[in-house]
Amino acid sequence: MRSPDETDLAILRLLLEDARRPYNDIATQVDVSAPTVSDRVNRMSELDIIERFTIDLDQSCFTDGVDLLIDLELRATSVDGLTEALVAVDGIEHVFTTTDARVLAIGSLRSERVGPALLEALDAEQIESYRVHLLQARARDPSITAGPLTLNCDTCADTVGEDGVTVSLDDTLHHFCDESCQKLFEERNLTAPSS
Amino acid sequence: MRSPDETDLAILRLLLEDARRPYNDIATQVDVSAPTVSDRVNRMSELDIIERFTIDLDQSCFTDGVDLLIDLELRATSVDGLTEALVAVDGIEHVFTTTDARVLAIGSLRSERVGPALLEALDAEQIESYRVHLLQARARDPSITAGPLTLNCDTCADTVGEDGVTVSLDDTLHHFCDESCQKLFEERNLTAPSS
DNA sequence: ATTGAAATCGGCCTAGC
DNA sequence: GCTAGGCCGATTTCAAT
Repeated sequence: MRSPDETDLAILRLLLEDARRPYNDIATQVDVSAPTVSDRVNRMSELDIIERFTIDLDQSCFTDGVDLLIDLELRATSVDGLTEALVAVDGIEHVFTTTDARVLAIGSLRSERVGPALLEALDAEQIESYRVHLLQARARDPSITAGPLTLNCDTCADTVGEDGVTVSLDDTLHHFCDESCQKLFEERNLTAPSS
Repeated sequence: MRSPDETDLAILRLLLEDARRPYNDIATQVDVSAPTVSDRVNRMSELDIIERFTIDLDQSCFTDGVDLLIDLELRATSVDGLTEALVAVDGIEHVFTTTDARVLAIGSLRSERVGPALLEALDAEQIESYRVHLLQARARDPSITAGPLTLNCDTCADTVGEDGVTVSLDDTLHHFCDESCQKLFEERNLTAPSS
């Protein structure tokens, strides 16, 4: 199977800017035909390089609160699922967890809601301390770096080389370093493999 | 002019999940006609509530580096434009600046590139200190909070009420608390107003 | 209802065996 | 020389307005 290439990167850049651009326009700019663009976009969707088509919103329209940065230090308990639990809190938009048990949450909340919000998602004894900062500015740029586009093994998260295995399970393509990683993945996911 | 309402919020939620969903599907779910959905989406685009149609990518495919959190403390110099300068650095995806002169940058870089990257965007004397943390997990959820959808004054950033002014300048709609804010905006933006 | 875009299908070409 | 996979052109289907 062909690996993603420069043409794919160019398509992604154009879609990032405007996902409604007609395939014909993209086709002209990257110098292939419209059906080819379609094929490649589909393939990248299956490969989960493209996670979804979506919209960027002006977040400032949706809050009566103020942008905050919550800086949490945790006791050395389990951190699994904590990132997800926090981001599910209404108003929290980003959560970053570091390897040294710090958690940063960014979102728009009224400040009196911060404490209750944290307790919604966490056990009180997990929290060593937290500090709240006011945000002055934020910027986001999901740009594509110059580097190569790689696929990552669904089991061990390493980069999959040319000799990797790609199989189709439950409607998305999964890729693995080798058969042993594939085996592991299939064992962990109880649904019977389709191939 | 009609203010955005619950129907608009419902449309946005659906588009967030899948911006390629046909207007017909959306129309059924929010109980209006497809042309109405079209009109509302267009209006929200003009109002810049919808900033753009785009794609979400699996960032892990685009880096040979590792996810880092760079925690910068600045000397109390001017912070203007600094957020933008940092986010323009290749590999940096998010930048958050707090009111107490801390700057958090998140991105994928090889660690030996962190120092040079910062010096690309900042003057050395602006940096008080910085620490680099390894990221273990990250999550994002650009969800729409239950609260009201508000428009913000392009001059003073306050919420624009029912009595606000909305005018069309250079292809997007701008809204203002009142005529004085509109005047200020027009003076600052040298292009002649179209109305 | 009209217009235009996207998915589809069949044939072609190329690369790898 | 044969096969598999990618690419393209024409057509059909479907969505947007």
